[in-house]
Amino acid sequence: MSVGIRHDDLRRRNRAMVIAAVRRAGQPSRTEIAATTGLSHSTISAISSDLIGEGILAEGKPSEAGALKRGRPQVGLGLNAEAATVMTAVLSLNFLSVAVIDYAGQVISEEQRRLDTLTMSRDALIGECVAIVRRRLEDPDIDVRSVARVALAIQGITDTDARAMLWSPITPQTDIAFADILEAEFGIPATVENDCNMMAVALRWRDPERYRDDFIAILLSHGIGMGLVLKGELFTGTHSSGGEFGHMIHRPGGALCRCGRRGCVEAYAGNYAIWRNARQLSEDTEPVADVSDAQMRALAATARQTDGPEREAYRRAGEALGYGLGSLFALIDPAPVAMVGVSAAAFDLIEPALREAIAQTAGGQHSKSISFDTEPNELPLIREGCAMRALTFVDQEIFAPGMQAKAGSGENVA
Amino acid sequence: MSVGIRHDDLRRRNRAMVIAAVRRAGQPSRTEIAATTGLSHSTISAISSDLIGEGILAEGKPSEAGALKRGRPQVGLGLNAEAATVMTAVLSLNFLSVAVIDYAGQVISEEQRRLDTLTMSRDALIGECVAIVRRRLEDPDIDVRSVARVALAIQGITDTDARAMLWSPITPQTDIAFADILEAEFGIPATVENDCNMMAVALRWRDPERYRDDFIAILLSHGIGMGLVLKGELFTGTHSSGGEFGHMIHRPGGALCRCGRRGCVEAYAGNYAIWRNARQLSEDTEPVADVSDAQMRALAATARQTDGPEREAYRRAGEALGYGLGSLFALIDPAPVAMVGVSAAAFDLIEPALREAIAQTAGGQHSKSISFDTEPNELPLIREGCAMRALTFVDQEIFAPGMQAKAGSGENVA
DNA sequence: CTATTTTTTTTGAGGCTCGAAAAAATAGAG
DNA sequence: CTCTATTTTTTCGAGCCTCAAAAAAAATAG
Repeated sequence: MSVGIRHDDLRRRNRAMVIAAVRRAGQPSRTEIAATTGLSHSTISAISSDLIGEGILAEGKPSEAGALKRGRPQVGLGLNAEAATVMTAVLSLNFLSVAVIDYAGQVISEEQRRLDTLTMSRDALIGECVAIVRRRLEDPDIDVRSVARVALAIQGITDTDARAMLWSPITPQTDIAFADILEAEFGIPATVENDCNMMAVALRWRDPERYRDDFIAILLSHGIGMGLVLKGELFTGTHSSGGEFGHMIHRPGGALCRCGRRGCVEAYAGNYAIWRNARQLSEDTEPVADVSDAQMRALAATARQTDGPEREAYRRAGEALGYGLGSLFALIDPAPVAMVGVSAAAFDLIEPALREAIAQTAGGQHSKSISFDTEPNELPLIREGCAMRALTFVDQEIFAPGMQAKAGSGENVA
Repeated sequence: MSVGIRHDDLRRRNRAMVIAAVRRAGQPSRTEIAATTGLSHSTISAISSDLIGEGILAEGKPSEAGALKRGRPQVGLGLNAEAATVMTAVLSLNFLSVAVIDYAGQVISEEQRRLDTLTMSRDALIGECVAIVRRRLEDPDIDVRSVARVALAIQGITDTDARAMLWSPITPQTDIAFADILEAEFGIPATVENDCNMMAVALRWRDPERYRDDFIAILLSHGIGMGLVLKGELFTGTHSSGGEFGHMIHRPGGALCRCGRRGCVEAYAGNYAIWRNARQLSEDTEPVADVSDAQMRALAATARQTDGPEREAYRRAGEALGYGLGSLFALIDPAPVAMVGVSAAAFDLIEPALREAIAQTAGGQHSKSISFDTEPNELPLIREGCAMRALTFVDQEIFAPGMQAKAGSGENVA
């Protein structure tokens, strides 16, 4: 059972709530914070005064508001950009990118790098990650001591504790405890996140109107991934990052999937599957390692022009996605969907078959109300989500500490 | 965002925690409660003294412990059976059953009744439910004013607010707001729950060792239902009771399901589907309305004796369940499973094909670690879960009130 | 320059939890 | 039968926290 609430937890939680309110609203006044948190003005006044004293929040310039109202003008509270920094790293197929971000969310240093993830040794892969982080930390613009958290997003399956990559399509290596490795190397708390989960986090920050409490982010790329937010919380499996939508079974014993099994949704809707079908190859054909984005765009263009095997390939992808979503909707009820990745740009080719399939399923009852949005570029989303995740960690753990850790936070504050 | 914690919430939550600890442990001493809740002895002493004063808890007889230890003997705290009562109602195919249960969980009055749910009018169905509740309330053993909550479990889909039955296989009627109806009629707060969810709740109370934070209860009956507990919480859809495992798609365009669609898991594994396959009827054959438990048992007996169409029917059921579970495990990771209902008694016929199918899916990685338990009789489970749910409501809302409601609770206390 | 309006801070009261100490209740030893 | 050791439970004072109300601050309108 959940543990009792101690008296000191109260302040801790309410501090965290104030920080969260400021991060969400940007430059809210104390009065606005009181309204959104439901706490009294006196409490907000006390807490924000503490936070300003600790260098976590800072009062904004009064001119910004420019409100022409009568009465004492509101003074906006913002996050003190110098309170801390976080680091994000995104590891995807043949690509590694790292950024340092200040407490207010601005990028202050970044680096990107191509590598051959599929053939690299375990040590080389880990080495590259450690090295790129080290180089950023050595950037003269960066105060190493201010870096409070590293978040690494990986295409593939991570564990629930966000400590390790368990399996990934981008490398034959498995079970790499990146979090432990980075912490040991740099002494900075680290987590390992699933890329699609970070997409979902980012969507929520980008468009909280549309992506609020329940929505689905689906990555249509070489593989098929999913990030799921239910009841306002990121949904993960019980042991792993979970949400392996791409490996739900579409047709028992069907097309060969990259994972070695048969009939997965991905084996019909992943880039390699669309490619395979467009080439009219057998469903037993071993999936190719990579299809470039340019090739996929060319494929989509052909499909739009002529009613040939290319169009049929997209139709089958839509069907698999539709039945998969239908089964998913049987479990969680329909929700807004964001289609992300290169094949999202070909969603016009996918949607008709997808909707037709979904109408055949339990989710189809509300078929019309299911809305799709597309975003062809996944990388910025993943990076953004990663940044927000890391910053949120800092908010909660460093600046609203459970017990001690006050010392550490004090040091990090400029 | 979630709202700030007010100062008075603290006591309220900790009261609720103490009540929950007592309900879980049965007769814990104050010291034990302090240990499980993490609160200090002084706090527990203060809260339990309040609760005893309010007639919610009662000190147990010191003899019961019989501890031969030195020192002041622990005095067990138990729930005061007379503090309140709740009512459970279970509406399933052709069957309605109601019970009144005291605050400690003992049944004090009950009634069961056969009806023809499939052909009854809307008014008749509602009327029967209201009438059976009324008769129990008129039982001289029952103090009407003590009844604090009614929980109605229904086979079918309910809404997230637990106010209404949206759809059910047991009746052609839809969207019946039972909660509103019962509240208007009797002035007692009511909720409408999904039967399989209640099974899951009951399993958790019955065997918290095995069914703790993550597990699945699957009803193998005329239809296929599921109750899912994830991270210690009952999992429901975003709009409805959700978890319609039986209507995940096993084979696109496949066998005709009772829901009118094709290829659902249920269309292979529901009683009517097993029956249809055992009879070697076409997959397009309209599902029969009901197959008696006796008929199903006979079918299973035949399947065990001869390798004929009956055995094949169970094999196909296992295959559908296996692929369905595999897809589910792709989303939530594997967890212990309880198979409940008449076909759970035939699980020996189902299991081999089920395991074989699951091994073909993403969930199959941990195929060995997936364990199945069977319970052929669903009704007692549903009733038990319903009772615990209603009692938990009373615990939280009446005896650890948010704001006011103190008056109401005072009245109910004997 | 004063009255009005709105935001923010201050102040005092009331609650809550906690640790330490005291009280209560028993078993075992002599 | 008394005394001591032991364990559980209650009591008490200290320290925080939140809240409502009042006061202060800072601007506009007239």
